[in-house]
Amino acid sequence: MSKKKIDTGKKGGAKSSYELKGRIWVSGQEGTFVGYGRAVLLERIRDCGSISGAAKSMKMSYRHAWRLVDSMNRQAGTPLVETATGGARGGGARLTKAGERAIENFLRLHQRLKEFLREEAGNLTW
Amino acid sequence: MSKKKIDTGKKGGAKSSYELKGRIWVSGQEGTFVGYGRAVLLERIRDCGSISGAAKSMKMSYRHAWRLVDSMNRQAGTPLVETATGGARGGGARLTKAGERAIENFLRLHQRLKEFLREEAGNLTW
DNA sequence: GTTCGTTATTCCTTTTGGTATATTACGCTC
DNA sequence: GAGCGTAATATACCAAAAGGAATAACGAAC
Repeated sequence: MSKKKIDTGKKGGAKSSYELKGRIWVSGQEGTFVGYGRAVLLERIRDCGSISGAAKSMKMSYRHAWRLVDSMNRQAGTPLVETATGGARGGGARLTKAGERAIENFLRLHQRLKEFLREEAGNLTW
Repeated sequence: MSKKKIDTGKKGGAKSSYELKGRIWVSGQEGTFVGYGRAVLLERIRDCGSISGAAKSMKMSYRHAWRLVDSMNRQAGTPLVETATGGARGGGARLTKAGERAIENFLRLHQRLKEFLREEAGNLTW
């Protein structure tokens, strides 16, 4: 065990091969309500106009994307995504006001986390 | 979909059924180096004097605990846990100075994260 | 040299989270 | 009403992570 000597400059305090990582999410009645992946998915839905397009653009299966949307809609008091089936282009999905707000709110939070991690990483003597 | 109306007091800004959660970890060459679970495991090893005792106290399989220790030792420049096989009480494990420091450093970080989450949750209008 | 508790390691099974695929429903356009 | 692209949903499959159990190695105490 521990045969390898890998790292250098561990006590300089400046450079280290370690990295401080983290994630945050808003949890609701059934676990995660909004997290980074879900926020990005909402953005893609807004831009693509459909769940399937959004999923494809993220290399995510439609099934998975649909479940995430369903989970968010069920947990939000008011749906974040409105869908239409059938119709001109087969249907589609678009964000509600609440959906727009969710993106905005979460991404701001996510930004703050990034700042937090950057600051704390700077203090690390590791 | 979204048949249920669950929440009340969503715009009061004070009370909400949502909760802001998060986790952080220090990542190394092979993914996670130290996270909360690993830090607690180190504490238990320090207190129990063995990996098996620590695992049992956390209702974790020995196999899993051993792998975590192995992963930490391999990624740290200097091992965090020293083990002995055979001997008076069958062997055991104890923390190195680096192991003690790892606990201390990470738990301080973890504490800061908790403060961060508390503050940010307070700002949530969600 | 036997006993004992722990480390170290292997094999098998279960769980879990995802993809892939297929089917049905839908509603506008033509 | 036929065709289309999408939503909605079920089933099957796959792979990584974890658990459980079993085994060997070890070394002090007796």
